[in-house]
Formats: sequence, C-alpha cells, structure tokens
Amino acid sequence: MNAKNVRIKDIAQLSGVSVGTVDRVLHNRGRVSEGALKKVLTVLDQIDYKPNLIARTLGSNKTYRIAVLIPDPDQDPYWASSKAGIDQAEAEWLRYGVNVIPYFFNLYDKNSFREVAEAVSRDNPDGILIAPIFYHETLPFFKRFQSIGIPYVLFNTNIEQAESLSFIGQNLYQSGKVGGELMHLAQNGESGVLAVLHMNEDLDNSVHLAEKERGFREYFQHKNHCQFEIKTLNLYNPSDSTFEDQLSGLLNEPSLKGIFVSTSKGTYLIASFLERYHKEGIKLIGYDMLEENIRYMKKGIIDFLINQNPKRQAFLGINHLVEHLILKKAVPSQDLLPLEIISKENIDSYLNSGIH
Amino acid sequence: MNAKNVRIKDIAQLSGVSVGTVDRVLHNRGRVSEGALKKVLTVLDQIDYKPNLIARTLGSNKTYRIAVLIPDPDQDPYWASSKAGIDQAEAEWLRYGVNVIPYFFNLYDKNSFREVAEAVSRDNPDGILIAPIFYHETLPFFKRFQSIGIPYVLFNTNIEQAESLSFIGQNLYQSGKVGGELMHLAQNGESGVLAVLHMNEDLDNSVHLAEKERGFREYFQHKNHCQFEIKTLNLYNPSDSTFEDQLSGLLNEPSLKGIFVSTSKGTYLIASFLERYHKEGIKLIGYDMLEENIRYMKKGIIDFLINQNPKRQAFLGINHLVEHLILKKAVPSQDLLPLEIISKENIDSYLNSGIH
DNA sequence: AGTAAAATTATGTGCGCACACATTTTAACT
DNA sequence: AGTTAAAATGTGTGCGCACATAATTTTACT
Repeated sequence: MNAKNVRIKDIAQLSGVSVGTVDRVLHNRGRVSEGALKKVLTVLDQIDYKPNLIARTLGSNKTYRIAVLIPDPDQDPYWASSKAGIDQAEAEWLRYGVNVIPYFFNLYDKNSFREVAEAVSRDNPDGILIAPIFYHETLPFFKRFQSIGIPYVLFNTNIEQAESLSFIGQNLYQSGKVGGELMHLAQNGESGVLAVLHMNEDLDNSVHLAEKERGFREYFQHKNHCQFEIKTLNLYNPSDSTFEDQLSGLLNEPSLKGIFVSTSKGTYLIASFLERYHKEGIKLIGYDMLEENIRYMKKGIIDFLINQNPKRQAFLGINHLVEHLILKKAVPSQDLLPLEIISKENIDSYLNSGIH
Repeated sequence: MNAKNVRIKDIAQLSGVSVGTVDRVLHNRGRVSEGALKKVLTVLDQIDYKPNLIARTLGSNKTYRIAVLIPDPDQDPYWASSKAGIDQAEAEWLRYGVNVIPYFFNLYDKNSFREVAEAVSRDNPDGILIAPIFYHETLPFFKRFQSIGIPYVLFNTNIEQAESLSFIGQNLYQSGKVGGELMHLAQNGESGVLAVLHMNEDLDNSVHLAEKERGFREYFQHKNHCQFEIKTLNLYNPSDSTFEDQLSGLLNEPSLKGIFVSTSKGTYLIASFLERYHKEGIKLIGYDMLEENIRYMKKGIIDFLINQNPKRQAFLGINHLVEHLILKKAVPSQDLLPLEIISKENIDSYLNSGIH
C-alpha cells in the first residue's frame, strides 16, 4: 500500500549505479571507484536502508557459528539459566542460519577455562559470547580473538580493558545499593548487625562481588539516622570444614538483623542454614530466581531477590552478536539490564512470563 | 551438520507430480485429482515437511494492515507510552509488509469509542489490537470482528468473554497484592489509615481498577497482626470542583499512613498534592514510569511504582498479531508481563535499558 | 469421432538479496 | 595508437515459496 520499503534496487537507481555496486558498498567488498562510492554513500546517508533479513538469509545460504564460553551448567543452576537463554536465542535464529556451539569450562578450575578457550580459538567461530569470570586468565584471550578478528561479546562480568564488541549485564554497584535499600525497608529498627556474605573460591579475582558490597555499604553511609554495623564474611566451598564454623559464628551473633548474599548459589545455601537453625527474624536478601531460591522465598525465608536475569543476559548476548554479524547493525557497547526486585508477591508474575 | 530441509520441490519429486500440485494440496486449494491427492498425502505423511517461513513471506508479497484501537495518546501519557510501543513494532515489521493504522478514541467518551470501533470494522483490516477499557461498549464489537473473521488481540485490560486471539497485560489482582506488600513494607507501624484511590470517569465500567483494589485489600486480610483501616476514594476529573474537597478531606485525616493509587496519571496528580500540602510521612504507591512519576519518585514523594510497561504491552500485541498473520505461528492466549517493582534505587536501571 | 468446455496439472515469474560471472572502462605499458 | 592487464561496473542466477498462467488431460455432448 504505502511506505514501500527501500530496496537495494532503489538505492542503485537513486545513486545512478547498478545493484552490484551498491552491494559492494554495503558489504565493504571494495572494487568500487571513489566517485561511485561517494554517490552511494550520500544516498545511504539520506535514506534509512534496512535490509530485508528474510531475503538476505534466503539469498546467501551461509551459516554462522557462534561460540559460547560459559561455566558448566551442571555445576551451578545460575549457569543453567544462562544456557537456557542461549538455547532460546539459537532456536530463534536457527532459521536464519545461526548455529550456536557451547563450550563449558569448570567453574572452579582456571586451567579448564584456559583449555576450553584455546579450543574456541582453534575452531575459529564467526563470533564469541563469553562470561569472563576469571579476570586474569581471560585477558590474553581477548588479545588473541582481536588479532584473528573474531568479534566477542561479554556478559555477566564486565572487563573494561577487554575492548569487547559489547557488554551485557548490570550495574553491580547500583545492584548493591538496591540490596541496601531493600534491607533497610525490611528492617523494623534502625540498628543492629548486617552481614555481607560472599561465596567464592577466589575473591581477589572476582571484582564483581566487591562492587556489590561497595554499593550495599554506600547505601547505608548516606542514611545518617541508621546505626547498622556491617560485617563482611567470605565463605568458600560449603563442603569445606571451616565453612560451617564460620557461618554458625555469624548466625550466633545475637543482634544479627540481616544477611545480604552476593551470589545466587550462596543465597539458597544460606537460606538452608537459616531454616535448619530455625533462625527467624533475620532478613535474607540475595540474587536470582533459581529454583531453590524460589522455594525459600515462597517459604518466607528469603525476603527479596535481585534478579540478574542470567537467561536474558545470555539471550541478548547472542542477539547482539547476530545483529553485528548478519544485520551489520551497530550494537551498543553496554546493555545494562534493569535491577529487578523480586518479592513473594510478584515472583509468580516473573515465573509465568517469557523472556521478551 | 544440520539436516537438509525438505522442500516443496522434493515432495513433488517423491510423489511424482509437479510443485504446483503439491502447493494446491498444501493449501487446500482444490483442483487436484483424487489420485494425485492421495500420492501427495502419502508422501506428506511419511516425511516431516516444515515450510520455510522465511521464503513464504518473501514469496507471497502481501501487505498486512493492523488496526490499533487505543485512547488518544494526547490525553494521557500512559497511552502515549503505548503508542510508542506500537510505533516501535511497526518500524520493525514495516519492511515485511506490515502497516499499522492507529485509531484513537476519547478516553472519557464511550460514544467516541463506538464511532471509532465502527470505523475500524468498516476499514476491514487484517488484524486488530485493542485496549478494551470500556467493558460494555466493547463486547458487541468482538462479536462483529469474529463474524467477519478478523483476529484481534487485547491488551491492558482483559475481557474473558472476548474470545480474543490473545491477551497481553498483567494479573491485576496480583498487582494489587504487590501494592499491598510494598505499602506494608514502607510502613513503620502496623496500624493507621490506608487509602485506595481511583481516578476514573466511570468506575463501574472499569473492572481493572476494582481488581487492583481487591488484591490490595486481600493482602492485608491475611496479615492478622495488621490493624490498618483501608478506605476507598473515587475521584473524577481533577478540574472538577469536588475534586479538591474530597482529596483534602482525605489528606486531613490525621492517621493517614499511605495512599495506593490505581492509575498512572492519578499517581502524579496525588503526588503533586502531597508536595503542595507538604504532607510528609504519607507513603505513596502508584503505577508506571511516566515522566512525572519519575520526577516525584526521585524527589522522594512517590515511594514505589509498579511498572505495567505499557510500551512493551503494545509492542508485544503487534508482534503477536504479526506472528499469527504472517508466520502462522501459534501465539499464547495469555502473555502476562511481570509486575515490576520500581524504587528510587533501581529506577535508573530501568530507564537506561531498552525494551528488549 | 469430433469438438468445446471443464477439470486437472505443469510451468513461469517475482519477492529482495548475495554472489558468481560477464562486460565495460580505465590504466599501464610497449 | 595498439595491446593487455587491472579495475570497475553491470548482469544473471538461485534461495523456497506463492500465485498466475499456460499446457495438458478428461469429460460432456453433438
């Protein structure tokens, strides 16, 4: 009817060249004279050409391979969610010739990461989505990927120096502040002990957890009528012998009013302890809608969850790569997801809704 | 790598007829002899033919007209958000031959709705997206649309009897409960007066607001240690003479502890009154991230907002219609969006993120 | 049997794009 | 100026499908 779409043919006509030339300009294939290039570019500048994705995939029978480098989903339900997002994205793009190839590394083993990353660069994919949870180990690979010209997108954890195509995640500092706000809300009084709890093998290597703590503390800093004392506790493997000692030390603190856990897996672990020791009145705030966390929230043991939406993060990561590779669109260098607050009353509404 | 897809051509070859015949069988267009029909059907039965939807949309060079029936965006910023979502969806699908035709009706005038709905059915679009805020006036039109075979999708407000292709919105009852939960959290004590405030011309006709109130009250019903008294107030046009009287009557209530406003526009109107009268300590909870609401939230006058995400609702509405019309996909009969909780600390994270 | 009409079946075209290949223009030499 | 290589540009084909149209077969009737 109206608003006919601009086709390559139209661009060719407008700039007085053939479609072949326009094609070469659009794809930077060279072999175009300066004059023609200029003519086409001015036309492209004036109109808003959006290639017909459908026709494109039909025309070129290409397939793209995107490598995904994440921790083994079997080790942690958080990463299982990421995997789900990746699968969903693949299902969506499969018909456009996109193949996603997952590479899993051991969450607790840097060497395994190195090996797998090695394998990725050997397989030479068209694009890479990566969760760079090992800071030091990841850096050299970015250089490598860059030198062989494979675009890579980061998610979950940002590394500024990575010079990645784009990062998808959250503002972790602000996330900590939201944790503080919720903790404050959940409290009745204005004093007592609050704990920040990290569960990680290697805290030095994981700046992201420290960022959350900084935000949490910052929130209370600015509330001068608050008298809370904030303690930090680093726990490692739950099977470790010191684990239970350290934790029960904390839980026996009589004026303990709340715990803020910086990781999703840590959240339900702590919840299980609170339940076991029948500690009530201690507010618990943690991360993500893992199955276990949902259970403890419905039981009333977890008060709030901040949703990092691992599924959507991974989904968007693939999307960005596809947009870059196939649609040749400019992707934002940062895509910060909202800090979703999950409570007992709205949790179901999140569970029932798709990824969107 | 991946299994080659079966094409119409292949089916033709296997059954010993031409592609034209297969095409006629696939689309039930008749004009096929019994013998040929049988041959094709047996082949179709044995193999799993999935038509290439991409090629299909390319091949049939149809254009689709989708009518959108919503209140005038100029009357209420909430509906301006919806309009924005519609525009975004149109931009996305324009190149695939989808045209969106907006029809606006007067938010305060049922007759205007009737007239515009009449116009829609006269124009005979391929699909309709509709915000059925006038319950009684909308019903007959659904019958009409059904009889002439135009698929329609509802958003914002659900009408069970509508037998629509799909509904996009939120669980309003649950939304009220979230409001209750947040109000409870924001309170220091466990007693006092809480107000539920509706701003609507015609409350009888708008079940959706009543649903929110029901949820809100229900939340406190089940908290037996709560001593709150909940009052309901219906306000109409803010330019009305009784408006200010009614409202100041409420605000002068000495034990008023909080106000829950059921509409987005109402939220900032009340906020402006709270600010003008310097009423502090009255917690205010309302709906949606309208510009005005954002301002009052940052000022600390609005404590929480529940995000209905009008933009995304409308966007998804168009998407569902497109998926039904063009891609012939099965769309879910309900798409309930999450009840997003917005606070001072996470509001920016929502503002910075796109629609996704 | 012969012919026209109807029913059935086969072929051709275009959708917008990518890409291979043919053709023309320009440049670089003898 | 003439020849050739190189650069630039244009043309043609196919992707899988829908749909129009052409070609063929079947049926009906003189």
